[in-house]
Amino acid sequence: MADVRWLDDREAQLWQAYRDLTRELQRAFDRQLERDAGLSGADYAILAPVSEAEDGVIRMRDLGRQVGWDRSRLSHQVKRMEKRGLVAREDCADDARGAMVRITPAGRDAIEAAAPEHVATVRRHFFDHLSERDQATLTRLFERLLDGLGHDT
Amino acid sequence: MADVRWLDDREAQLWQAYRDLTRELQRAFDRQLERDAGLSGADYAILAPVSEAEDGVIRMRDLGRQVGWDRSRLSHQVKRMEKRGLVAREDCADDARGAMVRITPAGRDAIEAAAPEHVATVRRHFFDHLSERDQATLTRLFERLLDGLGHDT
DNA sequence: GATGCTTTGATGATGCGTCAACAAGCGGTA
DNA sequence: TACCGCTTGTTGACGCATCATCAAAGCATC
Repeated sequence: MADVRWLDDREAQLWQAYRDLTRELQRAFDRQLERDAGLSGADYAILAPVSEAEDGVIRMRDLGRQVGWDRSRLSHQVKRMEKRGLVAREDCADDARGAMVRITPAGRDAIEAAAPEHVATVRRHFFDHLSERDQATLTRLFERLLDGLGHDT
Repeated sequence: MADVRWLDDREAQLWQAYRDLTRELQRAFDRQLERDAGLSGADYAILAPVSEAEDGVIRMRDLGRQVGWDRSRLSHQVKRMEKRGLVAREDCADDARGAMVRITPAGRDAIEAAAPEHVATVRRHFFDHLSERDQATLTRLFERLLDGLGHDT
């Protein structure tokens, strides 16, 4: 433990930039969604896949896998969204344990109001500053890092 | 609005990788800190700069700027940490509006317990997968994106 | 030194995220 | 059939993050 290899100046600079960037991007997207459609980032993260699912219905389990959330977080979020009328919960025909989430007309209105400006914001803050080559590089590096996170220690 | 330029497949792939990566890295760091020192990511974000400040004391305002948080978030966080004995709040001599945050011995113990394994985790999940050239590229791109976020729209 | 604007910080309300605990149904097997 | 382990989903508690609001002090100008 005494022989810790601390971050040197260049490493610290990258690490700082990474944290600042993720924090500020998150902040920018959350504000935009809230402003343009009264949605939180979490609302959008759920509404997007549900709206694209077959018939606007998807099983909780599959939704959770798609967005990478655990069951608890998803359950809480869907409960809050149901209370606001963005989605409805239904029983699952195939599996009595299951639960389905269906997007409501109000939910569809909300995501359709939010999506164009959201994509525009993603472009303005992210893609517009990156050449095709930059984008390819980032994809390669991000996926390499993600791959490393999988086989954990 | 009808002429939205949606993300194409390659862009969507990068965007997905970015969101997955930030989410999973966050999760990995939070778990490690909690496990090794009973600290949240927010605790660590505050303790690190406070412990490095002159005499282990820093003004709330300056701390807030250093970590990029707003006043409210910082105030709530410091309050919780004070209750747990990690930091102490003191009056500011120069400016009667101000408040100082001082790290306690318990706070110093906690960060010293957490830091080595935290840095090791950052290396294992991030730097170890990136060549010097990769790191330089990421620094350049991240800072370019951050720069774009500054001059906002 | 009174007035008005800005800075600094605290607070309550509300939504988000995680953990531990729980309940109910599935599937395989004795 | 009865049992067992696994999967699926919910809940309550608690800490985190943001917003709106407030109060107090600094500071410039008159």
